[in-house]
This record gives sequence, C-alpha cells and structure tokens, in this order.
Amino acid sequence: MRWDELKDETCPVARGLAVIGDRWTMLVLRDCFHGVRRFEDFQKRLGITRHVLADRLRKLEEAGVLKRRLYQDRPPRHEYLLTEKGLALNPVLTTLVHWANEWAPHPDGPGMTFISSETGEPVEPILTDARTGEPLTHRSFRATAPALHAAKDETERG
Amino acid sequence: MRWDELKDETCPVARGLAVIGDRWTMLVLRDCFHGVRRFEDFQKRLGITRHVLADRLRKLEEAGVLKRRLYQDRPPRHEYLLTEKGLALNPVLTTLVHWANEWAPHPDGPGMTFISSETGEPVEPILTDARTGEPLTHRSFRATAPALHAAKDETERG
DNA sequence: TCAGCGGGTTCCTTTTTGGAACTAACTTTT
DNA sequence: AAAAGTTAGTTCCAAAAAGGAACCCGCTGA
Repeated sequence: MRWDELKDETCPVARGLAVIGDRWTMLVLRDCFHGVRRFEDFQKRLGITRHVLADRLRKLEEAGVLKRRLYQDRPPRHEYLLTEKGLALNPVLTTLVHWANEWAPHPDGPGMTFISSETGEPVEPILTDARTGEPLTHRSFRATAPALHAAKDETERG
Repeated sequence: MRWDELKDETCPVARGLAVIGDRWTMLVLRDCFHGVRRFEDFQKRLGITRHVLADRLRKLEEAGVLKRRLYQDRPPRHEYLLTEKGLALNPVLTTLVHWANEWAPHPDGPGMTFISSETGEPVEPILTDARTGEPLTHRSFRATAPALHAAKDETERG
C-alpha cells in the first residue's frame, strides 16, 4: 500500500492519517491553533522548506481543514485559517500534548498547558465516557472494528 | 529544521510527533491495539515494505513505546508488545478516530466503535475538564505555550 | 529606480520509500 | 534425506519526497 491510498481505507485511523498523518502537517496545524496565518510566519517558525510548506498548505486546504482568505488585493495575498473541520482537531492535538507531557517531557517541564477560553482558568482535559461520565483509561475501553474481529485483549500483560 | 531534530524541541506537540508523527507509525500502533504482535502479521495487514516496518518497529522499541519479547528459541523469534507508554497513546488514537468518523467518514459508516473492557457496553469517548467535569469543545479551551504568547483567539471567525 | 516584502516556484542534491529478491535458522512434510 | 514452509529480517535498485538555496513576480514606499 502506498501512502496516498490511505484515504480510501475503511478504517477511520487510516482515513484520519490520510489528512493529518504527514510529517509536517500536525506542526502546521499546531501553529494555526496558535494564531499563525501567513506563509512567511509558518516558514520562519517551523524551519520547513518553502515548497514543502506550500504543498502542505495546499493539501490541507483541499482536505477542508484550512481555508484561504484574501486579506489584500494588489498583490493578492491570502491567509490560512482553520475551518470547523480543522478546529475539530483540537482534541487530537490536546491528547497528544497530554501524552507527550507525561511520557516524553522536556527536562524543563511542560511546554504547553490548557486554559478555558471563557474564564482563562487552567483546564485539565481528560477522556470520559459521555454515557456514564466516567473517566476512561487506556485499560477501561478498546476499539472494535466491525469487519475485523481479530482484536485481542492482550498486550504487554498477556 | 530536519525531522530528526524534533525530539529536542521544547514543544510537546513536536516531542510527541518525534515519536509517533511518522507516516506508518500510527498504523503500526493501531494494529498493536488490535492485538497484532508479529512482524509477518504487521506486514501483511499494512502492506508496508519490510525494511520500513523493521525500521519503525526498531524506533518504537527505542522510544519505549513497544518492547520485544522472545516467544521461542531456535530460531529466536520476538513479538512486539505495547508498553505502558504505548498503551497511554490510546486517547490519541481514540480522538483521531472520533474526528475521522465525524469529518472524514467512509461512505459505509464508521469503521470503528468503542466498547468497555469490563462490560462490553458501547462507550462514547469525549474530552472533559477533570476539574469541572464539563465537556470540552474546540471552542471552550485552548493551549498556551509559556514562552510563546503569540497565541491569538481568532481563526476563521476573525 | 532601488530596496524590501510576501508568497511562492525552480533547480539540484540527499534521504526516504516502494518493490522485489535473497538470507538465515530452524520445523514439518514427503 | 530432501524439499517445502515459517518467521524475521536484509540487500539492492528505482522512484518519490525532502532539504537547501536561489530566483521570480507584483507590488509598496523612500
């Protein structure tokens, strides 16, 4: 399987990764969430090469995660903004940050924390079951693929 | 910046992606969560080339996400198991699946759902604030980087 | 008219993949 | 005993992607 065939897979992990699974894409999105909008700013902050950046921005726009908006005529200049689809990736970034803070921390402590948009109070995002309200740990639930019942309960413990 | 320099970044997004941000890595981990343990099984299921798979498994082991365990001598054969660090990636996969089911669904419906390990009942994983118990939407909170106060509140709405 | 800005594109080199074949160390079948 | 199968890789080469630097275009402002 080649990488560009991922988007046709049934599995939602594959379908998600077809959009955001590329090397630089998540870092571009991180910067979007930090308010970065312009080509030059992405390039300077990420240290990504210019043609790779142009390619990723184009693909994210095609995927509907970003949209371009004209912010001046003559010469036409665009900025890149998160769509609803892009904003909805916030939990993915968040859980990744949560994991990295715990399992791959920088010596100088967490580089990122979360605050409420309304109150500015610190927020501690955790995964819970919407039906019961109970917090979910990696042990308390698992994924099942309808057509794929090879799922086993064993991992390291087995 | 080259890709292999990511792990030295301060930002937890970058540090996380240094481990799991590679093209095939998340798909390998998905299969781990489905109980796949052996080289041949990964290879057949993913359609990944063998030396790329060997490389990814080695890197995941070095990162402490997987560990190899001998399951037979003569000839020595190893299987790959998730460690605690690897199991802790479950929420990242989960939120990705949640996003893909909503925003990049397959025509034939969701390819993956979640069930409780204890009861087998369906589980709907959502992000909430551990302090208040309130569900978090992508609008209700945001990340702040201590050294990086360029964060703006505006996106598409601005 | 000349420098500078913003947002790319082009060119070339290096690295990473994809694809297929091959190896090694056994075990099982004929 | 020889042949075939199993498992986990490694090697080789061609193709694709990324890194790095320079260049281009349409302006603005001095």
